This record gives sequence, structure tokens and C-alpha cells, in this order.
Amino acid sequence: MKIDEAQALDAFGALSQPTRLQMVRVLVVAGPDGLAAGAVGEAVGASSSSASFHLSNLERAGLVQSRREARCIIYTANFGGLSGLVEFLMRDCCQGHPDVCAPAALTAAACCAPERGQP
Amino acid sequence: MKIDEAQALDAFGALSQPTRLQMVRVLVVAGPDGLAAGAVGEAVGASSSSASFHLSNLERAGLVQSRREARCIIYTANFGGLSGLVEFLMRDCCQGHPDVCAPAALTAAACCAPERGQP
DNA sequence: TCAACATCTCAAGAATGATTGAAATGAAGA
DNA sequence: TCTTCATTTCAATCATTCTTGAGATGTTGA
Repeated sequence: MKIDEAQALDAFGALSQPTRLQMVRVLVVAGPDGLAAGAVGEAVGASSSSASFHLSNLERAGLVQSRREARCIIYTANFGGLSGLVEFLMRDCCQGHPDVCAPAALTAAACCAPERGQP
Repeated sequence: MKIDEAQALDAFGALSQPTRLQMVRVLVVAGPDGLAAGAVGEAVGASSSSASFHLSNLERAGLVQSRREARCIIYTANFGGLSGLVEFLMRDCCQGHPDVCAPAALTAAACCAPERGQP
């Protein structure tokens, strides 16, 4: 997913707060099933009000999504937004500079295709 | 270059400010020769005081480096710090999730090895 | 040593972001 | 419908960040 500069600025701002960075981690681990707002707040030690504030911020930044399910609001990581941010950092911010992209390529390859890690 | 969570939080905070994001772009384009503080400030339309403030912030976050050269302070992009941030985002934050790493791997490959872009 | 230059530091004020607790909304079951 | 539960919204407060302009620091060449 391609994101523009304004979205990237929002996303960087969202990830610069410890509680929110932890929330993203928790939601990435939870996967597509996601977690209810209350569960996310509990997982990171935030009050319900604080959790709602931070989750709204993350959603506005395009890093998480929400859906209602019965009485709960289920939050899930927005993998498109996250990968868009990684791509923005490499392409728009770092201009595809090899010194940035080459190490990143190795890490990405190690992550999603371990058998190709060391060709 | 591997960075820890505190450094990543600092780096995300640094990049969440339009003037600083633009400064990083300018310094990436400038390459290893870098640019004097005044030239960076001028390139992004910041006063000398404001430029100094933002460049210090970027340096503390590990995204740029500085050296004195005659009467100028030359700033350069810290490619190790930038690639470390990309790697942090993929590995520590997104847990190496394929939905994030796979698109990132394509982008990285397209950046630094264009002849392998579409196999 | 002195003047000119590049940059940084400092203090004050404005703007933005985070935390808290209370109250409002919206959905589900008795 | 009424109560309960999950979440959000609101207002107040505090902390952080950004901008500005004045002054300080350090470097160079006359």
C-alpha cells in the first residue's frame, strides 16, 4: 500500500509513543482476529480512556483498523499501512539509497523467506 | 545497524516533523559529502536557530551525523541509523510478519537491484 | 588582536500531545 | 424496557515540543 507524506508523518508520530508502539506489537501478534479495545488496553497497561485515545490515534494514522463485533470494538493491525510505512521510509524518505535498502532487503528476506536468506 | 526500542522511539519522533523529514531527504540526496548546517536550513526554509534545533534532534535520534570542517558544521545522513530503523520496523515492531516484510522485500529489491525487480 | 562568519544556546511564549475521571453512547440480555 | 457491559467523548490539567529573537561560542583571515 502506497502512502503519502502526510500519512507517513502521522504514522511516525503514532509510533513515537511507547504505549502505541506496544499496542501495534500486540495487534501484530494477535493477527487478523485482532483484539477488543479493552484487551489491548489491558495488555499495555492503559486505562480504558487512554487506550481509546491511543487506538484512535493509531487508526487515524492508518496503522490499525477497527470493526464492531457484538458489544466489542475489535482492533486489528493494518498490515497494508505498516508495509506502506516501511516502503515510504525506503523509497520516499531515503530515495532508495542502497545503503539503506540493501540491509533492509536482507532483513526482509530473512523474515519472510528464511530458506533464501544466504544465497 | 541494530537499534533498540528507545532509539526507535526517538527516530520515529524525529521523522514525525515535516521540517526534519525534509532535512533527512536533503541529506540523503547530498550523500557522504553532506551539507553545512546553514545550507540544510536554507534548503528546508528554516531559520538558523530552528535548523540547529532540528538537526540536533535528528542527531540525537541517530539519523544524521555531524563533523566540523573549517568554520562549518557538516551534517550527513546516517545510513546505518536509517536502515536500522527500517529493520526495527520489520523485525521488532512487526515481528517479521510476512504481510509487512514481503511487500517491503519487493520494494527493497527494486531499489537496490532493479534488474531483479520483476523476475 | 580584531572583525566577520557559522553555528549553537538560552529564555519566553504558543501550540500540540498525554493523562485523568466523569459522563455519554451504543449493544445485549433479563 | 431496564440494567449491564464495552467503549468513546469531554473538559481540565500537566508535560512536551516548536518557534522566535537575542546573545554566546568558536573559527578564520586581515
